[in-house]
Amino acid sequence: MTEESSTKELIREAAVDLFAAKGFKGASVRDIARRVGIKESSLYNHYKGKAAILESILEYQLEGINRAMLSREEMDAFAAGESDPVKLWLRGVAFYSSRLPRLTGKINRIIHNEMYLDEKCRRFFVDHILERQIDLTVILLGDLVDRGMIRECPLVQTAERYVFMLHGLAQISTIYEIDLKRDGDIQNRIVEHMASFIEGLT
Amino acid sequence: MTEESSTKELIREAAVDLFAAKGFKGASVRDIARRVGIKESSLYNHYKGKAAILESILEYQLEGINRAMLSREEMDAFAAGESDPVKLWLRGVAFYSSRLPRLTGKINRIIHNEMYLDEKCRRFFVDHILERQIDLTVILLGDLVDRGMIRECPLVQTAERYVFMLHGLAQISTIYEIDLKRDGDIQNRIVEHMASFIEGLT
DNA sequence: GTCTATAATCTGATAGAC
DNA sequence: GTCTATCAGATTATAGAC
Repeated sequence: MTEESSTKELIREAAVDLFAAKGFKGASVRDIARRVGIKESSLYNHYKGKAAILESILEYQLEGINRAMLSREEMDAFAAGESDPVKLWLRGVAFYSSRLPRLTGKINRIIHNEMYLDEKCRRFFVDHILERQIDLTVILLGDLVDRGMIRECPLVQTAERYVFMLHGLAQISTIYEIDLKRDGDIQNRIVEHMASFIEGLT
Repeated sequence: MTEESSTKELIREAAVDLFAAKGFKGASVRDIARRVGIKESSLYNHYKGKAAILESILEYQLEGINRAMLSREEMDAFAAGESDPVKLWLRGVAFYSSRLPRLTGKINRIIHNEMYLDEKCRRFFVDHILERQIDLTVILLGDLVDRGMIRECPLVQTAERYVFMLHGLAQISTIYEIDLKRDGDIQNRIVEHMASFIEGLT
């Protein structure tokens, strides 16, 4: 249940690496098979074709996100002992992030990469990343308002602005990850941006 | 000077369309040549290869951005007759946008698309889009503060948040452009977000 | 500057033996 | 489920006639 490590699993993992690094078009079935240590023809015993591997990756990602999602009870329990909205927010984000599978970041990069070219990736991005994050943020901000921890504000617009900000930060984070240079303290900057965003709502 | 329409120009224009629609890898030299109405081999009389076409597109984009840029004098003249920071901001954005070449949006999409795969596109995005927009926004916000039109705030952090927000909005704008469905009033939403962002700084 | 012809390579995918 | 062998087509790019 934790980590199968079957050939099918290994293929998917290799494909995640290669799709993220070279793009869906740029990574060939040969590349993927070579990395797994099998021949191309063997790969077709596990997946119908190249497109099917990408679909499998998307399904895997959806499961991972769904499993990491905090339940209503968990969220309430989380909020119980904390009176500082900024600390509460940051702790919540850190906890959620820690529950995401290892490959989540790389797969998000693939989705982001193919979003404009592949309809399934585009759908996934809109439905399971963008809108879901906005919906969740609306709920969380609403809770903070109800608890009197931040002032009233237009929830949807504020949530959109927050999610877009995070999205931009994630993007440059990925870019600095690729080039390594001038990475500086990008992770700290993300946290600072999140903190000052919530701070600005108090 | 205005629009050459030479074969070289036509090739670049066709390439912009195809790279934006199918990606750099997905659009073949054959595709580009066919759209122009010449044979592939003829294309190599104008560009050294496929990569050279993309480079030419980036150079074209850089020129367009540089030409559209408002000078210090233009910015001051713009600010002279307006006392409402929101109106001033929106008018400035609209004016700058109106000076951008026709292909700018499509080329930005290409850059965004290849950003993670191609180093030149990644460099262009960081240097000429992201950092430039942030630098400009810092200046503009600083001006507004100096004029007493908005309150003091951490300029860089605020500018980053603004640029990232716009970036996210541009992204979903592109997505809705592709799928057409549920486009709604995305352009209005962008303007609303810009307005409420500046409004929140007063 | 355009064309025809062609090279050399890579692509995703299949057939069939073991 | 793995392998060898192979296919049919697309890819970028070049050579050389006009």
